[in-house]
Amino acid sequence: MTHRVTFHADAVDGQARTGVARFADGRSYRTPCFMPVGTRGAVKYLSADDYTALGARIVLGNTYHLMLRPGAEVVQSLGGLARFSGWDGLTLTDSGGFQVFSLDPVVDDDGVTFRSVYDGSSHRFTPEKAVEVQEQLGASIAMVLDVCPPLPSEPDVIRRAIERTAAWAERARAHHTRPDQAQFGIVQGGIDGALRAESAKRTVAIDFDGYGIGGLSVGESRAEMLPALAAATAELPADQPRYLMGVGDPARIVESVALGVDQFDCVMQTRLGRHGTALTSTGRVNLKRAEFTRSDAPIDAGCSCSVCLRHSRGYLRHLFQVAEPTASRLVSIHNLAWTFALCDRMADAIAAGTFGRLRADVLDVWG
RNA sequence: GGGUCAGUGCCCGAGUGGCCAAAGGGAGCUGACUGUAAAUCAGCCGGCACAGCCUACGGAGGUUCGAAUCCUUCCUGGCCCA
Repeated sequence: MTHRVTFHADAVDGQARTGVARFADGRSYRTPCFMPVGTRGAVKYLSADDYTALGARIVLGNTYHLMLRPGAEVVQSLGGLARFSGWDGLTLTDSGGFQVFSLDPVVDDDGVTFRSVYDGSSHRFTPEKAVEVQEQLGASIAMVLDVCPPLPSEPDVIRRAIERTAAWAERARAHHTRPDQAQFGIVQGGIDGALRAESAKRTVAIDFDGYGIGGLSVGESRAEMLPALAAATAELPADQPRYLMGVGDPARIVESVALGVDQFDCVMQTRLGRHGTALTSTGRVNLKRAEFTRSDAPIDAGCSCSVCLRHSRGYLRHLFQVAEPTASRLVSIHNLAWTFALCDRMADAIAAGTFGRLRADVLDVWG
């Protein structure tokens, strides 16, 4: 079957790879790729101009949130998610599977029943409905509806999650019709390598355009996560993108790229930034700390983002002190820029065959 | 000048004889945040030689076993009457 996205590696270093994922229409994104999260049609505190200036290639949206507000038909009638949000780049919609984890809805074999976080109303969601809503939203990549259990969970819970996720994946694949939209399956399986491998094989057998690896960074340690991730990536086809869902701390990103992951999304960059914590070459820095009151230094001396070129820690600390929204905005921008730069450094290192050293350097600070 | 109400920790403010270092906010300090129910959440927040002691509820004095709470007086502010 012809895939709507194909991945071509330009360079490989161990299992780490850098390359291009290309859509049928010619649009593409380089990997490793970090995708900012714009749950409700906007990355919090930012606008499409900002993502463009930052060099983002793909921005996420969330099916559950957008179907409730403003409604998928509204987004569709306003041109689809990208046009609706004024964004010229690629988009990806998460299915609502993560909300199965975070909102604790009633789950049965056929689907899930959610309560709206906006007005409390009840909504029935099935794998087919998730496909239909996402076709209306019109993102470049649609994710299947999956079951994302928290960790730790009992083995039977994980087992049931991969069974349902697999069954739902088949239904979702069969229901998908939009030719200009890629569809990714999702691997589950907790931290059990065998279950991960099984889930990956079954998902690959359905033949998606790309593969998400979900249900990680939901409570387990990095040491528990990585073997499970390795078991999954080992089963995924080399010529299709691999997306580790929801993971964004530098240590896990680098370790995951080392295991062959191509792309990530995470709210951490923007949430931390919004709350005053910056990602830097020396680790996390809480800019609200009193010690920065008179600091003329930028967030990160080694960073060339627009915020670091212009603003001091002292200024940012002040903006947080007086609750100016610009504080949240600026540090969100920096954290995204910093993460994009990390992706560039990884790509360069893989191309140069020095990924191992970069990985060690990152783990030195973030491990 | 007379009357009346008020003065509480950095700020606002509750408390009106013991369970009061004193509710609750705010500010301040620190931490958390990983497919966003998150401009959110948690802890600390008089001092010290810290199971105790010291200082503290406008000042001073008094009543009482015991006072932020009662009495006297002074200071300061609001309002009312001259």
